[in-house]
Amino acid sequence: MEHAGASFPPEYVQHRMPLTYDGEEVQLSKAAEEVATWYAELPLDGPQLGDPEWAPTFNKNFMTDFKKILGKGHRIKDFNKIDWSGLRSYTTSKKLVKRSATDEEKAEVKAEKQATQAQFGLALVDGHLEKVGNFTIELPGLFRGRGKHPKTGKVKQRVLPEQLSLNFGEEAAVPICPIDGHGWGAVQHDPSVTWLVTWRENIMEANKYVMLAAMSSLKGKSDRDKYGKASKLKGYIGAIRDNYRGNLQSRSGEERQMATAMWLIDIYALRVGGEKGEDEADTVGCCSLRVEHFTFSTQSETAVDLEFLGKDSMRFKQTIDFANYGNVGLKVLRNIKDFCKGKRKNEDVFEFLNPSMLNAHLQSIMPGLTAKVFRTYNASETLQNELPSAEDMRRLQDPEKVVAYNEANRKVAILCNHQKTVSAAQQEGLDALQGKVAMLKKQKRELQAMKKKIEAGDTSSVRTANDVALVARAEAAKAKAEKLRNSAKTDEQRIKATKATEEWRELRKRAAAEKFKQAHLFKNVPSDPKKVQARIVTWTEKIRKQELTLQNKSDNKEVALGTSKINYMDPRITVAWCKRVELPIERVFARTLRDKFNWAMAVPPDWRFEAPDN
DNA sequence: TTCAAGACTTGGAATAATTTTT
DNA sequence: AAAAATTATTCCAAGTCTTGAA
Repeated sequence: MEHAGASFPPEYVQHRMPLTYDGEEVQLSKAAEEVATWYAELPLDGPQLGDPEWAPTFNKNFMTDFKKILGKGHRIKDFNKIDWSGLRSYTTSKKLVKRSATDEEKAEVKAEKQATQAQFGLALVDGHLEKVGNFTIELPGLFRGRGKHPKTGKVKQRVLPEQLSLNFGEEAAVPICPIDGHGWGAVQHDPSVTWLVTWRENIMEANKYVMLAAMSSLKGKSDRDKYGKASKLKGYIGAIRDNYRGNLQSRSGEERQMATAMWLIDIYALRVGGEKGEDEADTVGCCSLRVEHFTFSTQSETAVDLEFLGKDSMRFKQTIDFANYGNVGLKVLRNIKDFCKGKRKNEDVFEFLNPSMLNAHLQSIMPGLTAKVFRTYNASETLQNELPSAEDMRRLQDPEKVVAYNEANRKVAILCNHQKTVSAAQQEGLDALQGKVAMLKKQKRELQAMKKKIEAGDTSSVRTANDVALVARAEAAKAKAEKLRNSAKTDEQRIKATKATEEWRELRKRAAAEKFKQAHLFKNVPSDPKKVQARIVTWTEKIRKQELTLQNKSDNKEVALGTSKINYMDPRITVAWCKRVELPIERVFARTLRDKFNWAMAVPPDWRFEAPDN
């Protein structure tokens, strides 16, 4: 294996803006300024500072590390005496400047990026040129662990070439370190690992790696093996289910716990749930579930709430009605109740289990089988079962086929609990749409009243459309903003121009809202009620359409389809289906996915996700 | 034989690019 | 033509599982 080593992020450039402390401006050293600037760049309503419960931890961790960088005896001691507003306005204005970059400037950045890609983005592996994935060493910054991470806010240090280990083939030439005056930490020749470069990050003391890209043949091969294993599980699943169903009433407590855990992993697609340390966020999976995560309902004998924070602190929250799973379900329920009985709420439900035991058990049934294979298998199986037949897709348009595909994809995403949080902008858009629907309905009622009035010959109280004064004002503001933008030379002028642009856009938005308010009105009162009737029909159709999109958006706002597409669903199921229903693959797999799954593109239309014959 | 370190996959958020709508 | 919406890509944290050291 031959490669160019790693690319490093640019060195920090000092801006010399002071930090206000206890009412006075303080000049910071270059290193301290860099750290302070990271803090100032954080959005106040973001997941770090916007969380009133955990922001104090962030600030405390930040301050501890910040003080270390300031040095002993520095006058800045108390976080609460720091006034960030000055530095913050500097960072926001810097963002504005960046946003106002000209096309030439953008092109320049792009060209630079491409040059780096050309230098570091390729590796020669066994005589083949392969793409490298993350060839740039991670940027320093403030650690942003997810959820209630005890180390959130700590300073993640800049990685120097001396901290890197590089891995090459025996015969490969070792590249020269790209940073003057520095050299590589270590060079090794280990063909048993796939990484090109590694280093240790200072927060969790975890190893980080530069590896080949997803589209490389090496990653492709291991991806193919993963789905091969999942399809092999399909051949064993009947026996495995018989096995754990049988063991639900075993005399051995360990066996009963194993069987119960297996049911949760198989039916609810839980992760196996390894042990976590004190210095990590408190999240769980199957083996680490605690009594407090189950709530036994007082309403129903068989319904139980299961709620916990899983990977990435994503909430799993479902009411499981075990009666829906027949006799097996009731046995599982009895076991769970039994395992929880007499324990404190923070005790483990499955105290006899851990992931290695569970995986060892699985390996004894099928070689190579581990808990995560169940997620891959169930995801792929679900996709295959949920995708509609070619017959049902006949004479549908491509967009409708895509909707059908996404529908199946969504079932998988829900099974795997793949979620996304609704951004403020997204929620705003949703609220706006809701407002729009309400407005359309109000307008329809007014049109109906208008029709009656015209039919009765009483048009005196019928409203007509009039010009919106705001429209002209918005136009004028736009002209002014464009003039500013074109004449802007200094950063200050650029910021002013960007602000002026934002102002006129706001004005135009208001103007559009005003116009929309009277979109249903006529310029002159029509004498023929049929004209009004026609508009009522139009409005009815508009309302129906908007309500449908609102419903769709609202239903899907928290479901992330991408994760299952990238990691869980055998791509050959998708490729074969696309061939059967005559949908171009690029409608469901974007460029990078087609590259990543290039090994799957040639399957025949009748390919099925099945257990191998032998 | 145990268990922590190491290696690799999976994951959502942030950001960039593209498409659709106005 | 520009803004909004949508989709794709990048980033790096956080899981799982295997391996290797004691």
